[in-house]
Amino acid sequence: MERVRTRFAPSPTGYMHIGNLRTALYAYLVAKKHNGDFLLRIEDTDQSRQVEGAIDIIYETLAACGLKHDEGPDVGGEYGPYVQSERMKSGIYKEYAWKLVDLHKAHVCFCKEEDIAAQKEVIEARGGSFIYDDPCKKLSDEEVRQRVDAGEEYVIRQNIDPNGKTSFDDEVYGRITVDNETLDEMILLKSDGFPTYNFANVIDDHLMAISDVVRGNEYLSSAPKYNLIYEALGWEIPRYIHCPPVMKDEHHKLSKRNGDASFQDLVAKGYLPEAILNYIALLGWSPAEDREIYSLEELCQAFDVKRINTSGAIFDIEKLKWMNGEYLRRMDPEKYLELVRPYIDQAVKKPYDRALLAGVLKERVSLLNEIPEMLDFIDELPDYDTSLYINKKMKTDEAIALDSLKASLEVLEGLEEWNHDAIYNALVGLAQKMEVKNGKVLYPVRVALSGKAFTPGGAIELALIFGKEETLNRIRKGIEKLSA
RNA sequence: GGCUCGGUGGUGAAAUGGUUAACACAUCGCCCUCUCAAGGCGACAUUCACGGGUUCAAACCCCGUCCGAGUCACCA
Repeated sequence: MERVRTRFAPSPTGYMHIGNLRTALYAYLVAKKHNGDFLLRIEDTDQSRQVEGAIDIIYETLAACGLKHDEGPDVGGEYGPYVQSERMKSGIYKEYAWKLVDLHKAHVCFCKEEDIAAQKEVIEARGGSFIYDDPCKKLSDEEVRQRVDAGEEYVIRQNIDPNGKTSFDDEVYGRITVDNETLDEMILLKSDGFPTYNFANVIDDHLMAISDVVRGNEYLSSAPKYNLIYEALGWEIPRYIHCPPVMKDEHHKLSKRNGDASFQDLVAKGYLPEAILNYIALLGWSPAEDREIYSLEELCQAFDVKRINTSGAIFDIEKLKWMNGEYLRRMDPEKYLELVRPYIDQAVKKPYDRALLAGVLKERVSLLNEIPEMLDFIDELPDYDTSLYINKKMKTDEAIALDSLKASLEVLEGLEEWNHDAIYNALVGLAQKMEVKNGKVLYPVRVALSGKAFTPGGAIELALIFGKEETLNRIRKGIEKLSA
């Protein structure tokens, strides 16, 4: 079997959206599964759509995801250049387009764009389907040569014999067959000399020895037209892997245009690149085994083109959030601390122990962005209502809480050592002595320490973080409030 | 409108002729618990868009219908 080579070929027109990233992932997985090459090619043949900085976003996204490309504009390779506008300088597209003209598989066309559009409008208004029958096809070689030499603007358009059918096998959709008469003759070379996507794609995929073309299924219906070019040039047709769309909802694809979340938006919200990648791998593909958490490396092993789905998958942010939480919970403590430190620092300015704070956060955070709000009571005790002390399940009310707080204060004040065990023994011991459930003592203390109904960490963890002085202060404050 | 592709629970999906249609997210209960989470347990599709047919047997095969998406650019 020949070497497996896949490519990710984005246009630098803005942010990287999730559907695009998933296509890149699948292309990467197909290559790596077979120890092949994954390359990056920039398709910038539409000069009017270039967006400043878009290429950097592509590099950054691939790097953040660990989708390392073996060849590309920034890393080089034997099949360069890897940017189509640069490839054009050597004249390859024009050369092949003219070669097709010589082979009578394409022709030169001088028609005005507006004229064709007008014709199309008329026919479609009547409800007919429009296939442009180009009068330029009948032009003699001499006339063509003359007009071209005279500097007249032209375009090179594919010739398609309307008789017969064209079919091909897609790895995920199976055999696709279309009647040639429904195929319109697409433009290969634009009047500005740039190739169209349709043409450049075929030329470059062949020249770069791409074995497997991985792309969205919006190309499924034009694939036969591409195949006609491969055949005309006597080139081998690559394997096709068309992927189903990633949807925003039942009716709409996910798109940057609609302001849907891009990869960088998700990262900014506190999602981990590994979790995002893992999640999108599962949109449109399912592993053979009953498992969902996969590292990129594991995905390379488990991935199988045959298990790619044919129908669109709706992007469910809730499930991504769950998965993100899974990644966070499974992370080793040191790594977690490192990751979470900036978020803690954002909310906590006082020098409380970051490792303790991180410890209390772990198991509770599913989105990094939630951290600052979870910690908003650490630096300053918020003003709170004493009704917080009322909790039916804990069997506490303001009066009980007051007693608990007073007793807790006393026992805590007498503590020589301030560590987890000491605090635990003091408070739980108190509950035992009073012959009540732990919650009756601990719940009020937690409220006094935080001023909040819900907190990461319990009373003991919080007391440990605050240290003796602040803990006692906050309990006194609670007693004061309850006594008022 | 033509062509191409698709249609299993709210979501991702498994199961491609054979017991009660996996699993996961979400939701709802219960348990655990100093809160919230996390964790544990359980509930949740009499049914696989619909209608026919083939078969002893169909979510899986065939036909038709409906619905949806893609495409029909000098955009990719």
